[in-house]
Amino acid sequence: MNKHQIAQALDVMAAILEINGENPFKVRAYQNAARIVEGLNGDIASLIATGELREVKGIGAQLAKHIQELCESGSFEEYETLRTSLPVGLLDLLKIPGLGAKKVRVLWKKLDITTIEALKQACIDGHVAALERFGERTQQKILQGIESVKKYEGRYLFPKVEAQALRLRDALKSHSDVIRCEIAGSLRRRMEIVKDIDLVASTKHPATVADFFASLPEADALVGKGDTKVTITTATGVNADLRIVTDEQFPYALHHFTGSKEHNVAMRSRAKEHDLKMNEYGLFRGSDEINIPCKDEAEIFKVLGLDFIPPELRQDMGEIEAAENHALPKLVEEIDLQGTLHMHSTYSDGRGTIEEMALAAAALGWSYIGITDHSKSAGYAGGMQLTTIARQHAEIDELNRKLKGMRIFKGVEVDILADGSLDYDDDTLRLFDFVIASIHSQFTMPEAEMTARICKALRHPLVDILAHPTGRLLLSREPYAVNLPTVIEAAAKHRVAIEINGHPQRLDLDWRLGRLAKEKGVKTVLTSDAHSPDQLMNVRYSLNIARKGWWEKSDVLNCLSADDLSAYFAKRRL
DNA sequence: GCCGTTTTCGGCCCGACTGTTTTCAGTCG
Repeated sequence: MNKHQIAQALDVMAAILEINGENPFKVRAYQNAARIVEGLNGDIASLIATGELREVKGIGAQLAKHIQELCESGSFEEYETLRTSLPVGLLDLLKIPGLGAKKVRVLWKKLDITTIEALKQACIDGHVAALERFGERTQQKILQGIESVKKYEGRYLFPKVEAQALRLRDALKSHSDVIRCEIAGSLRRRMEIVKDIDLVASTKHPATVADFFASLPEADALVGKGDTKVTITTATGVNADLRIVTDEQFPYALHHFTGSKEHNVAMRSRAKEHDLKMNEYGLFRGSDEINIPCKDEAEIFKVLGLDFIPPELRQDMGEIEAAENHALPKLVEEIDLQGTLHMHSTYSDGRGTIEEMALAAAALGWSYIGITDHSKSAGYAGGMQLTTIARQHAEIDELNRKLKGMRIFKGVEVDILADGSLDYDDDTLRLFDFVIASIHSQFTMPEAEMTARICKALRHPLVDILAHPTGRLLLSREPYAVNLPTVIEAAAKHRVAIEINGHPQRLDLDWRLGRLAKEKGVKTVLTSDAHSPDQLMNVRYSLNIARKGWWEKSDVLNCLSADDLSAYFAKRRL
């Protein structure tokens, strides 16, 4: 089993234990382990072999043993026993909002319900409402929950939700009773996929603000409303939570609702070590709970002896330790970007001419672009034949003479063929200023074969950048099987940069691999993979992921000036 | 199941909201 599969098994294990009414801390230990395994750098098998896995905080003797067995044989005894004791489909019930382990167990034991379909029928027949501690309202809520699970699956790409969240935030900010209002939650942490919108507002008139939020035209339905929390379903189907606090409480609430949950748990443990209690309303000392006043998040961190941790890094993946040691990275910023590479024009499957792409980039304040149309085998995308390349380069030369303050690099996105060779011969590749290599066919190879295929391409002396290294399309296509640590190792050895593709469905390289790549000395490029001028903005999403991956300005090729980048490419050809 | 400079047992983050029941369990983040 690979890391992802092991993490999934541990999560399933946690769910089973929960339904069986096990010790909640044991459940958490498994959930925690799943998250840790998912975020491990390096090859899991070798981490087990060297005993390093056992050294990781949160992985004790028992879990290390289970993980080893999962890795080697795909299962472990306790897991098999428990899993087979539970009906298939029961765990799906946990996906329904409002249903947790306890209720699922009751439904199973009392009504023998083991699938979502059966649950739906039981609700319609009124059996669920008859159960102790369930009632009519719960039954209705379950039915609604089933519909929403089916309709939306409850996960959304970042851009779709971000736009909605900004509208809600701006509406709240425009209200005269709102003092401060910010987007919190996974959106603020710039996660690639988000489940809902979290907003925090401060005011002296909570009831007024709550009513205002619930009555916004964006609010399709009111899910819940209390003194300090309002939940609406927006027209796009995304739920939005508003938390209302006093202005004194705002920094603590903003931090709390920004999360991540794991970061918060770690922060509160740290507060406890300092004899403090931390919650969304403050940071309290002593038995009489005297609040330590903080005017913003930075002061909260300071009280706990930490540097300010940017929201993107709040994943409990080493940021607290780094903040303590003043070792946080100075994250790359939008203003650092001088240009971008990887985009398509009408010479392959892009909808904009090269000039239109260049002018759009100039409007964004950039001083260069790299045009990278597809290579000849990419028939699906109008890949360039040799005669086309000559025409394209003549046009770029002409534009470079004509356009002031904008340089166009001649690039190509060359297909990595099934055997790891490239789709143009070396003489053709040398016609370009730089070469991006990527996979667009034959996705279903075994992992070892795919990894070897990509590593062979990385060894090619004319390859400068590897694009979308896993080929994933978020919420629609799984990544192809590839051993990324091995690919990163090879990229480091051959000094090939790895792109962070800013297409909202790709965001590939994943931020979870960022630190590993960076530590190995691999550079990255923040790209849009734009197929039209307006898509150049996608670089913003690439930047989000770069920041989440701890990348700094000096790690990012398109933070170089046009001249320095030109020199960088030229030097690689020597 | 994990962890530990008050250490090998006894903790493990904390609070709001909902629905049900009438004092609180369950869920969620």
